[in-house]
Amino acid sequence: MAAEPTEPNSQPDFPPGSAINPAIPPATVARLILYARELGRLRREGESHVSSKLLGQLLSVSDAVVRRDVSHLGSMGQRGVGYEIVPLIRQIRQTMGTNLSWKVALIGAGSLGHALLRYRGFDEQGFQLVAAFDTDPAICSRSIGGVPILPLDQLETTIATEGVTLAILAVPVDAADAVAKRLAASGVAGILNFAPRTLQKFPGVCVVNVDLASELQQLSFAVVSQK
Amino acid sequence: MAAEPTEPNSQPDFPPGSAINPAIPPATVARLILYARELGRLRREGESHVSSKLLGQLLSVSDAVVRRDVSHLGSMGQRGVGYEIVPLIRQIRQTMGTNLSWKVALIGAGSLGHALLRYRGFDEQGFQLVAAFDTDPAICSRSIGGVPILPLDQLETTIATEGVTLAILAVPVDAADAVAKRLAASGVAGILNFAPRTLQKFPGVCVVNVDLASELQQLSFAVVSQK
DNA sequence: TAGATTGTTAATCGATTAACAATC
DNA sequence: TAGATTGTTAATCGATTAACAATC
Repeated sequence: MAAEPTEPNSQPDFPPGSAINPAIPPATVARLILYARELGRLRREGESHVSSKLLGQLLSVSDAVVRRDVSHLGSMGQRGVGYEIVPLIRQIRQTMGTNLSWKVALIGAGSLGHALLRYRGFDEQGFQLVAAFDTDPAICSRSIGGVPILPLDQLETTIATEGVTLAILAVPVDAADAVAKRLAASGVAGILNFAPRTLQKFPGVCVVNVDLASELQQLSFAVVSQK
Repeated sequence: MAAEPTEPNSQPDFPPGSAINPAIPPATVARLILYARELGRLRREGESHVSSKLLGQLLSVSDAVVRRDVSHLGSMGQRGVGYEIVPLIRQIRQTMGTNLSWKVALIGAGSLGHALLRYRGFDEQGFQLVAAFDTDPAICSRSIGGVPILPLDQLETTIATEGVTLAILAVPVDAADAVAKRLAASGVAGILNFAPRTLQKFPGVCVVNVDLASELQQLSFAVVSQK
């Protein structure tokens, strides 16, 4: 089994990942992540407080939705004043688990894998890409974005020794299920799946799917249905 | 204004994009796209029919959800038999607008842009990448995945002459809003936005957002909340 | 006919909206 | 105090589930 993610900035007041309300609705989770993104921008612009009204405008949701969403984190605001940005970001990150430092492996260093290795956005959120894997010997033992590319043979041993807890799956669709099985057996707790296939389910392994072609289809539907 | 997408396989029985039920719920739309993906696989495996039960199992949803979703397309099944795969795929594609041939431009040919230019999944769904744009002269006038990379100056003229209707936005976050504005002014009907920012709204322009860092945060939340 | 499976209804569940008392 | 804004309640809206008559 792989190691637990470590906690760099100690937050003793709440057990990690458990919010006040034990079950946060999925729609709220998705929005909280976006609130944190916008709050980071406001903070960089020098703001210290924000109202539910303004935060809602930034994401095209109502102020009532923002308040309802944030209330899942406890009582974070001050009547008449709004929310203090820094504590709110911290509380969202703690609830999402992004206050932890996650070690991530990428499997499949094709063109999408290359792009993900160079993507700076993961690191900024506490996700540390520690290794990439590929079956093609021609690209192995190189390094991209500071991440070594290793032969797929070394998947299990590297996951164990590095303490990898999350995996990004960017292999061809026909290899996806077999690699997912090996990841599950290696004790990885979550898989971000870019292969356009519903993966087999493994107990204790969370999966989030990103299907680029599906997203473009969502867009074409939005266009044809708006008339 | 850019041209309308053309219709290669004429489907005279329904006006394009308009289903029997005028308003299909967003959750249903997302699933219909995934049904089509799995149906394509079943067809390639030689199947001619599928039941709501089997199709549901392939996507981890109940048979009742499948029937309810599909019923938005009209009466597609046969009691005691199930759904005929080929007509069901065709009807889903028509409803999603993917029976049309969409011309797509990519803006931002960095590492993510490169990967998207090489990605074969768009073409398979009727999305035709006709041009890419970048501000960096070093990579312009090259071609990647058969798609020419042009200087950003030529954005408006190329959209007009090629009849581009959709855009994939893969520029750095600080350039996103300015480029989106130019796309909207050029008559593009939809933007698939990879920049981690909520874009300004433009009338008549649909936006679908894909934020890779957010997806990874969704995953870490799923892991910490499953206990 | 008997078995299978759809299409749809009614009941349940969950999320959003509107409103407002509480309070900074 | 007066104005602003939260946190929460009740009402509305929408989606899912369970069940089953219709029918192939």
